[in-house]
Amino acid sequence: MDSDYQSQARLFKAFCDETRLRVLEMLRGGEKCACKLLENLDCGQSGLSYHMKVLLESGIVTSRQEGKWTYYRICPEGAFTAVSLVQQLTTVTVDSDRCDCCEP
Amino acid sequence: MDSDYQSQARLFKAFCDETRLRVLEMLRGGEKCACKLLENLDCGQSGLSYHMKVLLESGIVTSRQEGKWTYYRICPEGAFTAVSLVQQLTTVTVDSDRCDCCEP
DNA sequence: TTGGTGTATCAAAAAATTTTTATGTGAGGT
DNA sequence: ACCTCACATAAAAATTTTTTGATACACCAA
Repeated sequence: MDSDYQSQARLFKAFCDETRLRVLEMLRGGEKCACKLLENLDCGQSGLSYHMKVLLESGIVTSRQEGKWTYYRICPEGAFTAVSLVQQLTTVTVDSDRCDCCEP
Repeated sequence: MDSDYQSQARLFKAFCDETRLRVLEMLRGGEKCACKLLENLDCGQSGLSYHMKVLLESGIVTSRQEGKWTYYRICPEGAFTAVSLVQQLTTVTVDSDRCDCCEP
């Protein structure tokens, strides 16, 4: 249905990096502020900022500002989109026979 | 449950590249041999070989040899693993309250 | 206003991925 | 055996991603 490979790829980039997987694991335990995430990660402040941007762009995570702090949490809609998309991308639409394109 | 971020990341690399997404789309229509895939892609023979290796390593795709041809198809078990994993990675385990780690 | 804190952004460097080119290998056919 | 075909692998080049360091910006407090 969706033919925009670029944006599909962007979604899954969320899950393709160790730091981001760690962030997601922390967010599963509820909303966290950037400083809290940073405490438990092995990267610099600007590094975290970069990864959070990737996560936001994937739609898996949302953020809110409160004063000078930024809070992040998993976005259920984004998560649902991701699950549906993996499902869609890996569902075979035929009774998967052998390919006979080369054999006579 | 799984704490091996590297291997989780490897799984999702399958979905992070435009060429590989195109391959998956073709495989949804059933098993295909390498030459057939190549026909419909914008990459060289060794390029396809590289991408198929990534897909195989992710567990989403399997292959079989027949004579000098190689056939690829989507692996239902790998697909199921992927869906489950996205689900797991994005499921919040608490009644997602606001984080209060910075506010007094 | 000034200064400090939390985060974002930019640019450069480093690292990883992808593409390209060349070569190697194994299966068939002659 | 030899040759060819389909594909894999290796090395080099090109590109993208990630990290790092510097700076900028917004907010708050004094």
